[in-house]
Amino acid sequence: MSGMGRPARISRDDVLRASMAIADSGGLGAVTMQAVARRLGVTPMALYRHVTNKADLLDALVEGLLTEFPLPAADLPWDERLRGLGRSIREVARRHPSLFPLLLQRPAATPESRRVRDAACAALEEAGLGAAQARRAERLLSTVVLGFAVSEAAGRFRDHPPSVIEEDFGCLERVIGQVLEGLVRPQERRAEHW
Amino acid sequence: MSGMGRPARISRDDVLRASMAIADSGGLGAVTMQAVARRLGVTPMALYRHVTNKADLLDALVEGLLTEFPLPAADLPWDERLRGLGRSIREVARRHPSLFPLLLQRPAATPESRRVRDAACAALEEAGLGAAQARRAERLLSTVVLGFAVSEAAGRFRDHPPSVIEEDFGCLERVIGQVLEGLVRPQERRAEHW
DNA sequence: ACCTGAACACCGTTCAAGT
DNA sequence: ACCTGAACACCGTTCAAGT
Repeated sequence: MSGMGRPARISRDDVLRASMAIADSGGLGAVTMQAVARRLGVTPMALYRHVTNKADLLDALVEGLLTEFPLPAADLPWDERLRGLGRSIREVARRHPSLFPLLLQRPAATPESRRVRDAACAALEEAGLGAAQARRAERLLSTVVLGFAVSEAAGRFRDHPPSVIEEDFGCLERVIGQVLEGLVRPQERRAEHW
Repeated sequence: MSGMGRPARISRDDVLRASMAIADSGGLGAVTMQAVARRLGVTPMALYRHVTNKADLLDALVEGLLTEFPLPAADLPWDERLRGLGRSIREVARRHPSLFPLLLQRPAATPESRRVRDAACAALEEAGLGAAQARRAERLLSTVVLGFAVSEAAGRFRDHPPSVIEEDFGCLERVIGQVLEGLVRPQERRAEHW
């Protein structure tokens, strides 16, 4: 397809992996074109062949967070699938605490985020919600889970022992479970408000 | 108290106000020591007399967000006070969309954040929760409200018309109201899980 | 096609000097 | 006490040049 020229010494994937490692160990501020280049043994200008600029680099990094975990097995009951999704996302936040907060500041309409969103919507529809109801529930649910994971990863709860925060999350899971149950069972009068 | 020397041309408050205006109109990236100085008609080095460095400047700015709204009147019923708090915070997010996301990434233990937190805890205790229960409920509630406000301010919902997002928030308010009601009324069996 | 060298406009921050 | 000028080490990014 393409005339070959000189063989590439680094790939776009190398650039992304090096940037991710720097972000994880040194924080977002340490992700610098020069730092990434140094780690790859190359000059900063070489990066621009594989990445259009720094904003593009960060975009790719943040999007990649959403492909780091597998979607829950489709044969699990819907409530377990939702729980699994929430826990996976929380683990990603712990693994990449400096990048993760950016996830809450991006449009929820990229291909990668759609993949996760559709999995959640499918589970919610299987629970008995209509399509529009499911999409609304997914927006609120993802906001809650991302908000908690960002808070935790960024250290907003740093004054509390981990066991307390763990129990906070358990609490959140139970409350969400109850709310969804109430939505699904028709005999509960509250469902009509949605 | 202090030997007077030369009269000051700018104050710390001038620096903060100028920085806030720049952040609101040009985004976080536009907040630069040189940009702030230019707006004040002074050289960048003059700022360091009133602010220890740029991190300190941003800290002060973010903390200031929490003093921009009045706490709800103490004679209102507890549920209206919580609702008022949530709406005030959401308005702050709209006013300062580029600074607001930083709020979710900071320890919730500064004097300014304590002021808001204590108001929420007081309302929750008045609702009938014990002290520890109230603090946990406040952590979760603030996470949910901040998460929603950040999402909104940062444009995560930009693909949906404002009316849909408005109804999302109304939905959130109702669900929270129902959960708190369930917690408070002893005859509901769910309360024991908390 | 891929990488480098040199260059540019910008950062934050310091230090000694002026008033 | 407050501000400035000059300076330093660092940014992101471009462009022409090498292989």
